[in-house]
Amino acid sequence: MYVTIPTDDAANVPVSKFVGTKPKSSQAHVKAGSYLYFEGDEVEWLYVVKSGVLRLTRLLEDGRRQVIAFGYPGDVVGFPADGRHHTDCDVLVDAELQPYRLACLEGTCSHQETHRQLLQAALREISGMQDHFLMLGQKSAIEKVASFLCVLTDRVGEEVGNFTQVELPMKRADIADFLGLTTETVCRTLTQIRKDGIIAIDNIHTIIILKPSALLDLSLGDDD
Amino acid sequence: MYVTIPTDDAANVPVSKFVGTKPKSSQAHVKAGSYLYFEGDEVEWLYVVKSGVLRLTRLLEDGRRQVIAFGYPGDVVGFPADGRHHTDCDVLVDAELQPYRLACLEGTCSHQETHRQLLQAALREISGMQDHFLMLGQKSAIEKVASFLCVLTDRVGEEVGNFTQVELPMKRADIADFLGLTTETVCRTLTQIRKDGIIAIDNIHTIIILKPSALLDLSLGDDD
DNA sequence: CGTGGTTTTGATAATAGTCAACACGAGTGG
DNA sequence: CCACTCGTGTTGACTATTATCAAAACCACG
Repeated sequence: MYVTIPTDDAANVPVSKFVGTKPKSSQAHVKAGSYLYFEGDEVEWLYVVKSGVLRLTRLLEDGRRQVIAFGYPGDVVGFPADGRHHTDCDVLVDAELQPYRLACLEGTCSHQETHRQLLQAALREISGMQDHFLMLGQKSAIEKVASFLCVLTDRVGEEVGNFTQVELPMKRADIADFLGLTTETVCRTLTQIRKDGIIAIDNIHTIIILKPSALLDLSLGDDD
Repeated sequence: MYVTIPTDDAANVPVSKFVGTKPKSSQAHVKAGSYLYFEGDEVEWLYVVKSGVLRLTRLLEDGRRQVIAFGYPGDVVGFPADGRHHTDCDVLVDAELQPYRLACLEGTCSHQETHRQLLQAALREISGMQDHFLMLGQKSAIEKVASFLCVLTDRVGEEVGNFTQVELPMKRADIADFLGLTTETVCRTLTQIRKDGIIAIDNIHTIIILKPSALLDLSLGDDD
């Protein structure tokens, strides 16, 4: 999952064609805390996330870390370059994965429709990353955090009473490294949005969206 | 072109397989200032850059702009998502392009080897963008500018006397919007690196790398 | 009920942005 | 050939945002 341009209209977010396309058989269950692969590993499989949440990270020698993406249901992870993984990938929330052989992406396996879908997923990945560039390069802290909440709300928000609720299974530090901020800034920004009455923080990992349109405005840099 | 992790060893940068693979026929010449496509256009062609420089940009409603990438020889531009372009693309330096039908990427054209190469280019694109995330999210202004110069030096540096020289055909504002900085910060940072004796600015668009290893150190956040 | 990791808040500092002035250079027309 | 102008680049002064460092609060877990 990347932070794309948030939208008011949850209906127009095209859920990946991969959601619910395959039978239960041959799915992999992975536990929170386990790693799927490391940077430099040879790529044998791509994974379509069916449930759970993954985390893709990349490290700099001096310890700085970028969270490249979170893998939510419908996302595909594991795209290789020159046959190797270029991120680490671990599991934040117990997940079910649908593995596909690398050959399926490359078109040298039997199932042509799978090849087509994996290719389309790769192209969507490029587009999503381009949107995320805009966010990393141009947006302020509050716009980043608001955008992040908007996108998560669209993707995995649950209706609870009159409001939409979002789980944040990752640590604040993960959000920070995803958005190019520090944990402290993420905290302060969440606090600010809470004090403005736009969200409520039910517990550390559960956010309730009180004013969706105000949050959207924040994410776009309107308001001020 | 994205800003990947710079490296001392220019030899290990894999030049795209596309450099020099096709006959002169069917190449397109495009003039500086012209546009190849706009965001939202339906995708018919992908282009392999043979010579010249392209610029891919994405706009926010309020006018903020992200330069997504510069298209240098060996790069492939025009990857679609849902059949449409998600950036604008214009020409900075007169360019020769090798167009390929979208069908070639999708594998529904005759030439299987072309399909394979375009797919590999898309996968390298994803990997390069991941590296660029690290840069946008984690690096300081001086690290960004130094990284940018390092990567350009590796890609298109020319030996002149004892030194390597790099052309910067784009405006300072383009560099700024590519790195997530302001023009002023790009200027000041270049000035600082120049005053440190690491580069010389021959003219606005021509940089001479006086101390490549010092520049590399800067780009990695060593030094300090 | 401690303990360790995480989150939050506060005080302060540093980095990068903003706004404004000036410099430079290419192209134009007197 | 020399002002003049316009777009771009550079520098300076100041401000704002975000990072850093430190302390306290919170929570999960043994």
